[in-house]
Amino acid sequence: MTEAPIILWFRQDLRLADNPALRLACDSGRPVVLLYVLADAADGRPWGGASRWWLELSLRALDLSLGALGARLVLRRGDPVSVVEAMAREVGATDVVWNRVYGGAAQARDAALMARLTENGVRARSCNASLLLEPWALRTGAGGAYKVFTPFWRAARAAIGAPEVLGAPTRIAALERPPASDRLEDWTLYPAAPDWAAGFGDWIPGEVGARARLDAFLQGGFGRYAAQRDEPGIEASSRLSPHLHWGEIGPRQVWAAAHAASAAGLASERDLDKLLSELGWREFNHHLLAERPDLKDAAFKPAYEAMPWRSDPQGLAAWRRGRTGYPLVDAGMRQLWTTGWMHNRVRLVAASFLVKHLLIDWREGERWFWDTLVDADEANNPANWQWVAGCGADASPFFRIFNPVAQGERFDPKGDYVRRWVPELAGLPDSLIHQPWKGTAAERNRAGMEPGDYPAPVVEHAQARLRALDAFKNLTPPSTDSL
DNA sequence: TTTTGAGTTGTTCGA
DNA sequence: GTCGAACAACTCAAA
Repeated sequence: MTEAPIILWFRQDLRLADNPALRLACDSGRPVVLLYVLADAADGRPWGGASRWWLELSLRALDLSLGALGARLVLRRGDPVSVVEAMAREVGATDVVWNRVYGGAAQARDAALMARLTENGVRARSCNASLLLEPWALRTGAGGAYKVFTPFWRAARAAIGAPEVLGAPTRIAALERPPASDRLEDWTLYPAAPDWAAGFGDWIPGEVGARARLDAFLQGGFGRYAAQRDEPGIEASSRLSPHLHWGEIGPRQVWAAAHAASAAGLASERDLDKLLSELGWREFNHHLLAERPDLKDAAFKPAYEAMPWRSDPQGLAAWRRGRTGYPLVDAGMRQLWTTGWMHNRVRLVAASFLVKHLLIDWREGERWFWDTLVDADEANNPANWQWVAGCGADASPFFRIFNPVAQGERFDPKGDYVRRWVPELAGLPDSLIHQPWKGTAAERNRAGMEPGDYPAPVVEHAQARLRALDAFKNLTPPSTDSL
């Protein structure tokens, strides 16, 4: 007769280190059933294509790490509440533990599961593995949620202190006869034909890859982070976003490692502050999502719902395919399509272009990013789109319209980034790389370009800018006290 | 309750 | 070429 097992329900916490729910399960001394549930479409927002690709590889990596400890992952598919409940019954578990997912539908679902398990006499507990603070932990003096980043982050830094980091378990007691598992291949998360993920190869999904990525960053880009993280042609950003999203590494680990690296002289105080504030934006976005579970659907500032967005299928298609005629925008959109990721600075320019130059609803862009980004996140993606569109919390003023040429010349001065992702422009001189339409036929010819290689701009910048200013200005009702 | 200072990432124009 | 101001008002957070 074996002891009753405890179920660990893996979610967006696909790691062994600093995993409080896993630690709870292992410390119980009882056999652990390690469960992952692929939710069906009825449960919240279905994963996008790039996310599914990542998930398959991350689950493989997790299973491998667990295997080294003599355990294995059990895969099931369906409505998570029913699946977890059924599993508890199947193995006779008296305990279920998990790390919380902080999303729109997830919280209600967790509450439902907890109630159901409790009814069945099963003890259910959840932990926080993915955020430095609970998203509802901080309140303003008036008791509301923060809507401006700076005061939020000031309060957050004071509350965070020095977060504790848990080590990985050294052993996991397995059940003698673990429950049956789905075969990962049968989930067909990975694209078969065509394999559009062929260019995703730089990523190493999983905890080992996440740790390697963090270490490489701390040794390399960290010391240039504040100065150069805005330059897409240079490797100075951390590229941790997908690893953090899937919980292959947690923010507490990044926090601690960054402080240690900074103390060891690998980066300045400024670099450290900048990196921490990026973690801060991640916290802030989750704080906003907790406040507005419908963040991906509804403008944070309701006045923006009156915006007369244009219907422009051709413009949208050109944007998605990276054929707007603006090299920096196109380079970004192609990097996204090819690698599942886009540099942060270029995301701003590309998103601004869709919303301001094309006047297309930010939700269209949010959906495209959701499908194509390996770091597509329920909090970060909509919050950042809303910020760019002007309808978000603490958003940029509407008259701040990025000039894709000026941004290119400022942040990609030598055109390295554009040349990498828009190779048909590679032969152009630096002076034309961000505005190829200014080149003469002879110059294009000298650059090895054929007519039609690269499209003319879909909109003219100055005109589009004025159109956007006009449209956004009309959103704010005219003041009533003027004669 | 009222007041006050401030607010991630920009662009353009004119001196 | 460089610099400062204008761009529009509004809302937030704390005193």
